[in-house]
Amino acid sequence: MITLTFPDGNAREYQAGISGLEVAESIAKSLAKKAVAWAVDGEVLDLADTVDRDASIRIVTRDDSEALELVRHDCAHVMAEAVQELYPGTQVTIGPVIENGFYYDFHRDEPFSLEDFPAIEKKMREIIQRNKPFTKEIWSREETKKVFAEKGEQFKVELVDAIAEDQTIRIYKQGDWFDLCRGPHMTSTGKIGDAFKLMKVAGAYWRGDSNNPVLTRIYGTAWQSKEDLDAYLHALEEAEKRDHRRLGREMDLFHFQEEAPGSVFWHAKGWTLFQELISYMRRRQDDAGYQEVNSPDMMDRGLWEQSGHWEKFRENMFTTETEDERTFAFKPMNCPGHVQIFKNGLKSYRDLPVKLSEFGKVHRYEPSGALHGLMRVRSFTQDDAHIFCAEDQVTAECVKVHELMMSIYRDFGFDNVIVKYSDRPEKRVGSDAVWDKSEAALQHAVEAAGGDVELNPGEGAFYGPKLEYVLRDAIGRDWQCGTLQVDLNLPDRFGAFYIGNDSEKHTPVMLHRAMFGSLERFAGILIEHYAGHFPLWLAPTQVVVATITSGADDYAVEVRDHLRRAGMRVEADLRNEKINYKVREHSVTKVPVILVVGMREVEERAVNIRRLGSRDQTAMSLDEATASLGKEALAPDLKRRD
RNA sequence: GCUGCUGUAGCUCAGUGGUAGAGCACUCCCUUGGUAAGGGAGAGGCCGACAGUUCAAUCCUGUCCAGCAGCACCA
Repeated sequence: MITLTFPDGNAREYQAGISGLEVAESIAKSLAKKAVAWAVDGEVLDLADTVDRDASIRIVTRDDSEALELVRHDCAHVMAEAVQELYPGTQVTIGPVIENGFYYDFHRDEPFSLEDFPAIEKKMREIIQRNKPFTKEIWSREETKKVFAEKGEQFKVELVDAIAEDQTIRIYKQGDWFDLCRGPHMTSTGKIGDAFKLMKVAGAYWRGDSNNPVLTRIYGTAWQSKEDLDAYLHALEEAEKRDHRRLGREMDLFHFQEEAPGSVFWHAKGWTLFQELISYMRRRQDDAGYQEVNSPDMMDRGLWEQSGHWEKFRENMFTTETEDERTFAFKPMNCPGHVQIFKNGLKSYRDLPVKLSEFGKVHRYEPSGALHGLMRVRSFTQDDAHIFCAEDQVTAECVKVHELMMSIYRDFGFDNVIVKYSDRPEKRVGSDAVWDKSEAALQHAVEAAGGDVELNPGEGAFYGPKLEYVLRDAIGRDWQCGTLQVDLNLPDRFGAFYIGNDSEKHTPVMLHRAMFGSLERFAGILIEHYAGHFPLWLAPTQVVVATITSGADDYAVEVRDHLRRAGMRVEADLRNEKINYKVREHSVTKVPVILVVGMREVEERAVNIRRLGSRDQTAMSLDEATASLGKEALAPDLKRRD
């Protein structure tokens, strides 16, 4: 006999080998009817699966949160069946559940297109209607391979080979159709419901390797209810409205054009935002003891050979030949330049740590398919810095950087930053001993700083391990912004040293760090994060003074100039348009504050304040408004100084 | 870079084997109006680039460029 404990704490004895269905039946007929799976010690299993040990269990019904993943997975199987029924000869490969849905990769000579979706969806509904039970069978390795080989499913045969020796081969059937699958599944296709939709097709490499054949991937979304599906589709539409590429155009911040793929044409308004970010970061870094420098944009090939970039990073670099037949490369990173500055003049241990910062513009030849608005460009500005320190200072310096980093993100309202730790990649410079040291140092710093860190094995820079600070865009894509890297390699390659208190030469450790990362990317993230509704200190145009009649023109100009003298970015809108029109237009372009002035305000030397996103009107004297808006327009770090 | 899709006015998008249309924006006129579009008139396009097919190409075919989605890449 075994003891099964239920979620409410009650326990009951059962025969060993009892199935989920039997347990459900023992509780209530109605529960057995609703059950689609069960969870044993937190692991979701088929309802038909049995258990032969004491465990805490839970019967999962279709509407439980655990069932969402099952709905999606089942839906993927149904889609695969639908596709094979409609397009004979199509091979199936893998079909996992992902955030918000699922996909399935197919191999077929003719790729699928969006036009195929209605037919596939119709067939899926048909299969769901058939309501065939999902049943699991355990097959032998040889049998499985033979069956799939006979069906012409080469990819499945390969998958069987990839399954570890000690794993059983599980086959899930739904009617006549079956698939190699780890499970679990619900009890029948009918449980899926109709809250699903096929979303897009795309190519994807077999096993994620660009040397392998390209498969056609169909993405779908699936939910437990129609309401959830609609809510999701609506959220997608809303996210589209926050897309920084769209807002960039609507708000006149920047544009791109064919002649400069991956390079930004910053308009005056966007550049204001950009400069505001730099000013902020400059103050924060000054406060933290950094010294700002500037290094050349182009340097001789020899220097890049010495740094290792020529060998490890060549294909990403822009180069240029000159008349005297020298090859120069545009810097893809600032570090080599900063090492030159560190090396220039003798450094003592008393000088350490030396913290050199630069708002350096770097150029990288990114693959064309990777380019994406401001998020992934070929020339961008980094808030880069390199900290040269002694080995025993590494941990403390890393902790300082981490804390500064988090404090900066908080100023922009990012409270949940994902931090990833990446260790040595395959393509790297330096000995394993040096890597051991670097990785240990960074790990110590992570532990000292606290906080959650995800592991990202093999993803480090070619010269050192790194921490990545990841922010999420409106569409749910993650982008690395900040980074902190420990580097024992480059200083050595360049022969940088300092004189220790033992009068000997020592190689410094170099910490690479960027907090915004790329100013372009960070600006893009901010546009989406705020949906264009910038806080006052970042808004390109902070205030528009809008007149109701031309009789107020002179006063409006006076108000504008008054606020400008107080340090704000203000425009006056004196056009011959109705106030409705002006309010609408400046709301659409997301100006945070509109000051409406008519004859009443002229007489009282007042303004009428209207905030973006609100219909309220607040009357105030010009002096009061100037004082309060001026205060509000201060950057967060300056507010803290008051 | 790979797979698929897209490229027509500043923006969003119709459209046809015989060199093009709408709405918004823009310009001008009327209107001086109190918080998200007042009325009227007008101007605006080498139909992404280059080849090919054709009597004739924005439309068909090919190559290239750029963009979009995904994959791969991302110091």
